Amino acid sequence: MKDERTMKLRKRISAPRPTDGELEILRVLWERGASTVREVQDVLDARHPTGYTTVLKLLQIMTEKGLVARDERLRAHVYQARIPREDTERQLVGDLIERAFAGSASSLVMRALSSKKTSAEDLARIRKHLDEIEGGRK
Amino acid sequence: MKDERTMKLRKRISAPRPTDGELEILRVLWERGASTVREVQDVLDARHPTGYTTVLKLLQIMTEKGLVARDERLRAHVYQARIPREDTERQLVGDLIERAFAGSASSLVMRALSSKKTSAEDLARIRKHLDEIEGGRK
DNA sequence: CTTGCTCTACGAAAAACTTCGTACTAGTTT
DNA sequence: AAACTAGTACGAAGTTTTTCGTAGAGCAAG
Repeated sequence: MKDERTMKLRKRISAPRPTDGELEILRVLWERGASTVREVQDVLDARHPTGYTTVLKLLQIMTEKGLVARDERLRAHVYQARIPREDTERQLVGDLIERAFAGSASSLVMRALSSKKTSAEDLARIRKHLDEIEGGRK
Repeated sequence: MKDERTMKLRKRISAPRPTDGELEILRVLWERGASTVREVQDVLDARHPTGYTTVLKLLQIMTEKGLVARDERLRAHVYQARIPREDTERQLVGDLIERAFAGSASSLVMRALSSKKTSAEDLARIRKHLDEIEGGRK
């Protein structure tokens, strides 16, 4: 019974998390930088069979949603992520913290550390990060 | 063009992550313990309007999927999560690490810490956790 | 016994995602 | 120019997820 305009607006304000397919494409764009459909498809297809028009369609939808920008000057349009990788990562992590960890970032962190064995270097890196956070706090 | 049996099997082997709706229900069951549809619905409805049959249907589907166990001895069936909270948390975090952080748990951890301001106590708790991990490693 | 309350079962609609086929366009090659 | 190649656009089908309406069963008063 909700006003349609309200819904669309809400979606634009707080972007819904990207879908699995969208995220896969975003990752390629973040790594490669601006790319054509063909280039994205090559990468994706190597990981698991993915048709050309499938990637094209998804990129078209993502353009509508504002997830990517399209440069149409060349015959083969060039796509580019419009949202920085860091922002999306924060969004996804924050979303999971809310949905599964009742808002507790530290719970998620501890679970993450117990879910994968982390190298000594990575642990050290995390410690350093903790120092920086606490340092800036005091 | 994939074999249907193969697909269903794959799904049963490596459980797909619970959907948003399923996770909401699981959280109630983890908190409250075994509950009736009505009890779950009361909790969910308080958070955001949720119809009774909506919850019922979801619980029925979750029973089929093996996410919950149903005790039919009483007239109002009693549902119970079949998967420990920790396992699901690990699954969700692990999945996100793969999908968004290219398998790097430490990347996710750092992003989590930068996405929400974490209290000093929580930071200390994380440090302690790191000590334990490294302690057990050496 | 009939009315009313609280359940379960089930179908089905609506939305979101994913995938693909077909049609069309514009250069390139022969 | 005709055939070939490599694109885009778009519709549509299949799947999954969410939501809800309706029917019917069991039981407890009145």
